Amino acid sequence: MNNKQTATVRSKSDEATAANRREQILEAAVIVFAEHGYYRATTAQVAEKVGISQPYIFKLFRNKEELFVAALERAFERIIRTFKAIVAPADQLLAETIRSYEQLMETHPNEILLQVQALGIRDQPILQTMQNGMLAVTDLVKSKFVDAGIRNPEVEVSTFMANGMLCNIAMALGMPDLKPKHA
Amino acid sequence: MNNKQTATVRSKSDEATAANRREQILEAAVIVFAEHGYYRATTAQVAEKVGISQPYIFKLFRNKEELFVAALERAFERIIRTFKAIVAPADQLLAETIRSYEQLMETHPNEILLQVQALGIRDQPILQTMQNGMLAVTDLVKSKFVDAGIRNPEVEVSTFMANGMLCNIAMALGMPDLKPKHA
DNA sequence: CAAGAGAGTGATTGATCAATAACCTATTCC
DNA sequence: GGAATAGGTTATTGATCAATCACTCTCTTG
Repeated sequence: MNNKQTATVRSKSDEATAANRREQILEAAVIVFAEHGYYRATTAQVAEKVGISQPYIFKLFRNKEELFVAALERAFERIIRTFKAIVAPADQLLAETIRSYEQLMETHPNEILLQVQALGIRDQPILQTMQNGMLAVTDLVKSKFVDAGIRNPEVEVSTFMANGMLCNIAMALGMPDLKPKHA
Repeated sequence: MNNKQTATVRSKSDEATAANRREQILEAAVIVFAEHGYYRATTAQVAEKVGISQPYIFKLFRNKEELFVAALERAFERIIRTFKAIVAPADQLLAETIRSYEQLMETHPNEILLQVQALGIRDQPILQTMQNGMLAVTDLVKSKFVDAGIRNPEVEVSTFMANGMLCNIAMALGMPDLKPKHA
């Protein structure tokens, strides 16, 4: 058995397929863009992190902008997935949502920083991705709050988003004291 | 009288002194940096707005980074000045502070956008300026709340900052619906 | 085994920009 | 009148980078 390989055992996820390379590039892109921002990050830095040549990135992504958009979408997808997975009684839903987000910030800080980086970008496709992402998150949380029968869902969602943003900014600026204080 | 001038009457503020030029450049820099971000904005764009040559900027500012820092400091100074000027009874202080900030966002949107642009920048002097600015604003508002005898000043300030940030982001992303909803 | 597809690279290019160098022009004032 | 001084300009340079081009290498398969 397993006679296709001689020395190394190669699992599906480290086979050098275009699809796997795309994933690796995206993962590296999140880190590099989060660290340096869209305009200062270079495709060469992303390539180096993956261990491929810089031009190869352009075989899998049309251009730098598309790479950034794909990375940003990946970040929003994780947030959406995380919030969708929350199950909690009405009186604990808000606390549980906050806890989930705090955990996400610990496990995937670069995806959060990527969004902070994207806040200032005026490039239309990137701006559109940000708007779609923010709207999707807001709507999802709101529907969860509504379904749970929480009073004033609009206000609660807004407050949640505001505190989340302050949290993001506190992290981006390295100012832990700026983090939201709860009563 | 006024025999120093023949045709045009030149007031002190449009005399071509280095100090006046510095001010004009700073004003243009706020706009250009707010619109395009630190890395994408060019010194040539700033120069064009002022109506001077690009190299002349470097006679008045050591480099691009120093220009950005000066523009950012100017933005924070206005916020501080605005908040310092507020006088209101305890039961109206929060509402009045919010109103002041909303007005500032209307009169000087570019100074707010500049700060959003600065959120992602990792350059040490710029980051330091952001940290100092955010801390100064937070401390000032807190001392106002404390002096007015507001309960839970820490929490109130934090909530105010969070909503302010959400407001900034709503503007930056062109998403008016994202603006904070108050109960 | 030839032909093609898939994965990947090295070399280069064309733009873009911050920053410098060298120079210009008017005014002041000894 | 000549020498600072202040306020500017033109031309240039040296880096940096996204993106393209022209290849190579290695399977697979009819």
